[in-house]
Amino acid sequence: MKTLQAREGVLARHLRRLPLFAELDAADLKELVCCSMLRLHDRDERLFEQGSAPCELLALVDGTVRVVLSVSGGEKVIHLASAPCLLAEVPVLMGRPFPASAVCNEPCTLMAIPRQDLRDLARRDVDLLLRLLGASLERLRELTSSLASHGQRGALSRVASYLLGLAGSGALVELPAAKKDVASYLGLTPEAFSRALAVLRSEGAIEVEGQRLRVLDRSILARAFEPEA
Amino acid sequence: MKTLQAREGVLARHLRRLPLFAELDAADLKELVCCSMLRLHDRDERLFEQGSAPCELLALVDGTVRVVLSVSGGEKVIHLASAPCLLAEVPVLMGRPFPASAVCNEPCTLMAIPRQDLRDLARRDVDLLLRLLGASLERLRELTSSLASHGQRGALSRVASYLLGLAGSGALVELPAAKKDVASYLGLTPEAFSRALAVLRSEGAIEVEGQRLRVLDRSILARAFEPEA
DNA sequence: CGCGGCGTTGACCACTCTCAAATTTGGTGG
DNA sequence: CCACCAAATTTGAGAGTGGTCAACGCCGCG
Repeated sequence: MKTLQAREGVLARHLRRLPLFAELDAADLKELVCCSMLRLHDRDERLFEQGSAPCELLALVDGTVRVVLSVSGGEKVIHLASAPCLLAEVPVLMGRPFPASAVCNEPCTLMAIPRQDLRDLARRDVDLLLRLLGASLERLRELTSSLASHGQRGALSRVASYLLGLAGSGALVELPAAKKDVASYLGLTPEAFSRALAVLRSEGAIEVEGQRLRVLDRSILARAFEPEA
Repeated sequence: MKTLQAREGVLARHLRRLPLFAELDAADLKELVCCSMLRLHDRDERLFEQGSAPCELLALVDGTVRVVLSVSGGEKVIHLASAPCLLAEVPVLMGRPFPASAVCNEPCTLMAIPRQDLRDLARRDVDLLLRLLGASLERLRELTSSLASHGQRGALSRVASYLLGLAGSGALVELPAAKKDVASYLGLTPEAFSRALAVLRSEGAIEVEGQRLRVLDRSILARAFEPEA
């Protein structure tokens, strides 16, 4: 972990890229920025621990982070975060223990905002609180859909649907983490994930090249997603 | 569905039992109450639908409700709510579509509060918003732990841990829904759930009598929960 | 250059799901 | 109050899937 020097303007620009702060008063923004720090974290460095109390809000400026839950005999990935985004906004604001831990997937640039400053601002700005509730709702939606897909269907189906989601309208997909972590996120063992990719590859649906893949035939993916008819 | 007549005092008392409204100003409370209605819903009646827009906040005054997600080929239970509690507070306040549907497990008494009134109140009362964020955080915590347990371990383990959680310090447990719905909540088929209970019964860990059960030996449940050593 | 972790593949197996049928429960209508 | 029907629950048997264990190649890092 290394602390960087950065001008206020740079920090402010980073915050502006986040929906939560995009429409903030210039004065309020400046206040947030003036006490914040920019840091560089190494791969596999842990940003916060499940159960510990938050003391600052972390904004992921560059890099990707995995959010994991400690379970008997290992860790389960419940979220893969890519910059730019905030980490654990709600627990930090409420001062409640982190429900999960966060680990860098690669060298990451983070901005740390003292909890007190965020709290003061939130007490003043109802719209900010409402946006926070919105963000919380998004997270809830994400988790429920994740929960729904876990119980359901085979590994192939989950992998296919995940790839379709990642691809969006394009054809090139970059996995947001190592395969073993994506596997965990999907509720699979690395072996099962690898096998699922192998099947899709053998059917001509995708090409795989390390963490990058290309969607060759959406219809095959869609069919794997809905093996019922 | 039948609308009931009720005095303001009765309605106010119902709201006071909810953490969200427990410390509300008497004046604000009265305002909420005056436009609200008390209703009786039948078993299997649907309170709201996944994807539709909320128009009122529902407070479950009596009975139990299951919150389900529509998935290909059926429904998955993601939450079992028992009175007294609120349903979908955050989506209602934000005016966003419901992320899931709600169905009565039995005849239920509900109180319906117009969305506009809640919204007006929330804009005025920062503490109410903060309590809402807290509630949202609780829900998040619940979903994540649910998610973590789903991928993990065998059916026995999940059932045992669920029963221990329900039992708390006591020995008598009442399932908050029909077994098939509890099974779905735990990510199991009804058959698998039934078998798990049968095993625990044959080991002398529990007694089963319809929806009521008694914990005879916590240590056996705890051992089933952690088959590793 | 060598070590260690990741990714892949194969073999095996425990587990849960599926399908089917018997039994019980609960509710309805006569 | 009783008979009946539908749904829930239980039990059984079997098939399929993903987990586990093990071995191997590869890449990145020290």
